[in-house]
Amino acid sequence: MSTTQRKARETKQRELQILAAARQLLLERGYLGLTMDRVAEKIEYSKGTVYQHFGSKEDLLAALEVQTMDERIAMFQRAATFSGRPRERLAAIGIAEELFVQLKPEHFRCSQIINSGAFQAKMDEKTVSGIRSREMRCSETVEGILRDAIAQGDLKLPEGMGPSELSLTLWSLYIGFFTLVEGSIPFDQFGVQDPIAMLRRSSHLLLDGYGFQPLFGDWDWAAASERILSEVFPDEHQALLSR
Amino acid sequence: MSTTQRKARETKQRELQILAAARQLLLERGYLGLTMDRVAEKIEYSKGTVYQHFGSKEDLLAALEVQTMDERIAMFQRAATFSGRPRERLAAIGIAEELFVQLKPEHFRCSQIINSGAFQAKMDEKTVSGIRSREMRCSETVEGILRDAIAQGDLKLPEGMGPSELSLTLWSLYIGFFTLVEGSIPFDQFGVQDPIAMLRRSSHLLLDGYGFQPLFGDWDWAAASERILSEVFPDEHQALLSR
Amino acid sequence: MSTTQRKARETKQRELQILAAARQLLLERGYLGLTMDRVAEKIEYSKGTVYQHFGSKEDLLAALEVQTMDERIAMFQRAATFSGRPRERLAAIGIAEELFVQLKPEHFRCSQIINSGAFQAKMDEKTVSGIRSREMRCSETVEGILRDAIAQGDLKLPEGMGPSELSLTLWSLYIGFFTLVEGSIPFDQFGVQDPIAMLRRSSHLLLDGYGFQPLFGDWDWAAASERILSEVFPDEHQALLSR
Amino acid sequence: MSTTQRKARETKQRELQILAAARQLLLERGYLGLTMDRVAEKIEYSKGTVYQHFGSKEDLLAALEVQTMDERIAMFQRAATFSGRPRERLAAIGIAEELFVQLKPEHFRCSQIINSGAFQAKMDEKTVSGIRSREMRCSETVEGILRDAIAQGDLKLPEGMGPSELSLTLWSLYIGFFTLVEGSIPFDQFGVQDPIAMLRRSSHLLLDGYGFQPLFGDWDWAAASERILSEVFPDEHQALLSR
DNA sequence: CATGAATGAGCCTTCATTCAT
DNA sequence: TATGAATGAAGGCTCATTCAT
Repeated sequence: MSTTQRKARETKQRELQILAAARQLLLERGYLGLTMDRVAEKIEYSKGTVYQHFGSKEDLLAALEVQTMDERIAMFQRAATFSGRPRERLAAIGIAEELFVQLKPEHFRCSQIINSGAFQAKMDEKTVSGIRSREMRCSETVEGILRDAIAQGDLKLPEGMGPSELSLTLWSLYIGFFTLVEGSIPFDQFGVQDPIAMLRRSSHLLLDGYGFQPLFGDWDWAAASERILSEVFPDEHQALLSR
Repeated sequence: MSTTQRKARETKQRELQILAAARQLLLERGYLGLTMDRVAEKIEYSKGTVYQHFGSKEDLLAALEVQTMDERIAMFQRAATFSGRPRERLAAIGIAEELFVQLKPEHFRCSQIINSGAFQAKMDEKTVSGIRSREMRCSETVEGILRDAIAQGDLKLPEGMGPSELSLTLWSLYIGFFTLVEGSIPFDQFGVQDPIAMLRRSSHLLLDGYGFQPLFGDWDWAAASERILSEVFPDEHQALLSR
Repeated sequence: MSTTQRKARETKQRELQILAAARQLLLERGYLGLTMDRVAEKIEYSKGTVYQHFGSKEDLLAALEVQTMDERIAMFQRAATFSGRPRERLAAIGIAEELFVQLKPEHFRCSQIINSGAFQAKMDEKTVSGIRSREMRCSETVEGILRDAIAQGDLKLPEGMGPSELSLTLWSLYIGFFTLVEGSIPFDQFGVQDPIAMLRRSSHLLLDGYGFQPLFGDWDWAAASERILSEVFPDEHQALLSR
Repeated sequence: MSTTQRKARETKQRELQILAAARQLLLERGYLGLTMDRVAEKIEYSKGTVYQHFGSKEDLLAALEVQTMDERIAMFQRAATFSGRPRERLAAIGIAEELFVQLKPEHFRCSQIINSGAFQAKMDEKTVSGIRSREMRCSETVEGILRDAIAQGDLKLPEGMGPSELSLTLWSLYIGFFTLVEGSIPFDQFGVQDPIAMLRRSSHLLLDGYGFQPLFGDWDWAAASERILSEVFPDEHQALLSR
């Protein structure tokens, strides 16, 4: 019945509202500043209503993280479809993450807070594993590309080193980088005008270190990036430019 | 007067006790589990006494971070004294950080919690700048080495890129790496048996990417590491081995 | 009209369902565990529907008590019809109460909770008097028997003492007894294997104390009890045996 | 030190205040009307202070029950010291309970609420066993007297019946009686002007039924009661008269 | 009639901070 | 200087009840 459908839509809508309000509060006022009362106030509904959607503050936080991971996964999967040499597809993933963090810094920041372990977050096992499995899907997307690269002879990993290791290394670099960027580190005072360019160069040089073909100097990476942006993330690119 | 001295010593001693108790609580029970009552109970003094040393919970947290940075600075400065080629001295810094995080994981973890921005930590400006300046000293130690490398011709940075950028890149990699390690990421399930070895290789390959001499393949880095450990961090090395 | 009748029947049916659900919740989870949400969930109807039958939680509790009293009254009235000497008919009432509490312990327990005064139950006057009048009918049934006994010369009460007093005394004994039994008192640890036998003996000896004829030792009370069970409560007896 | 002593005294004093306030609220407004806020308001201290004495609402309720049982035990033990024949000492226990309930009806009522099982009271095991053991001490006091009676030949219980059974029977009668009295049963409307006299007569006739010597008719029980009141409970008796 | 989303008062509990002793 | 009782604001959460659909 259409009534039922409309109700379901409204419910979903309300949930999104709540998540948005919670995310903003988490961002602006921290974990302690995110209270159920304030969420209710922000969405202009009562506290009881919030609790009808999320049974506890923990639930709400977990839902926030799930939402973030789902958006990231969507970006990664689109990136992986880029048609080009594996290292280009990997670059596309990097660009996906760049865009994600730049367009939705709230997601990255909230994620960090939630994962900071600062509150002994007692999410139930099921919720945690839901999040873990999403993280896995991200890793696997990267590893799939690395395996393609190895299969095609573009990448030859050192003895005893698997694709996961390179994936984790890149993950480390990106996480660390955005932690600093979104933290209070004043990159410009360090003489870095364009942090994203720095990140791209760093990861390229790192991949060069691993001998991942084609090397940074052997390819027109500027053109590749342009293609990735225009072919895979046209809207996101646009959104970023028009800010 | 000797009485005065003794008092000062006792005061210092008490403060260290408080910091240790707070750090343990922060680590084991999270930000919310760190309460002034529990700190007082742990040190077997009253809450009032705690407040005589740290005027607020924020003060206490800030002091924790300052302590961490001071210990890191000490490690870094010792590392920088290593006599060898610049890239070796840089490797020494890397080893310093490894040792620091491995021997005192509490420091790293607490630091992350405090910096997670989860609590809109309202430290006063003075405290914040004290912490910032300590971070600067760490960066500067690294940058000094990089400048030496450039001066000696071991490193030639790309056009328009300063030493800070490489420093920040390395910092990103290390932060990201330890965030994952100290987080719940199961490295072994990713096929990585020795995460520290992975970190060393990654940073070496990154430096190779920048053409920092001597390259990873051109030098006996295993021997260099051994020398660093035995000459600069004999005690820490010993402590690590005997665990 | 038959439609009207069916509707009335359905309404009655629904009400019984609600009462049963409420009783179970009250029993298993206490007053605080009895919530309108849970009742609705249990009967698989919505909360609104529950409210259509019982205007408030108080109403529901009152209805529970009324139901209990009505069932007790029915049992008592059947007991009173037993043909025999007054003391036998009184014994029949005792047996009625035994059966009632044993077969429907929920009723007794819920009744106790409702009457415990634990919630300042603000039932309206009308409801309360409805319950009071039902209690009266129980007393009167007993008193009627006592008056018969006096009239027939089987009982001679002390100067200044009316039948009500003996009725209240018996009531006290039974209530107290079942309160202990249904409470956590471990009768077996007190060396009492068959509490019901203890209750029967106690009340008989009490009646003996009042000189109520025929005395405990002068009559075959075992046989009398058998007759009562088989003539007045054959079904209940059967139900009890087959457990 | 005297300071320490004074503090301890004040603490004790505060606890008694809290218990008194809680008891009054429980009595006047029921379980749901007893809130930590109201307790705090009543004693004119803050809620935090209440929590410094009783860690939870459950704790507070448990303490209330312990207090009640301790007062009852004290009364029972004094009663048991009465020098006279066992049945007189048993009568003294009965009088102790009468006085207790009459002088401190709050205790009886609160006890009933707490024990009503209306709230799935989740007291921890230790607390519960503390209360259980206190109940035991009351029973044992009665059973001791019964054993003395048997030893002296004043009481001869039927085959297979132990003193506990008689003790439980009396306990039932008293509990049931006071439940009715303290409930809303209008004894006067039942023609009972002096309920306590009714209780005494009932228990005497019950004991007569058991053949407990000296029988109700063979002894000057009015005089015995007088002696008990004046010798064992002079103050309580006085207090009762002057109301 | 049935539904169930929305409400919001109110409860229990925690904890940083103060201050009289 | 040490103590710890007292404070009270604030937070997470529940639930009886209402009412638009």
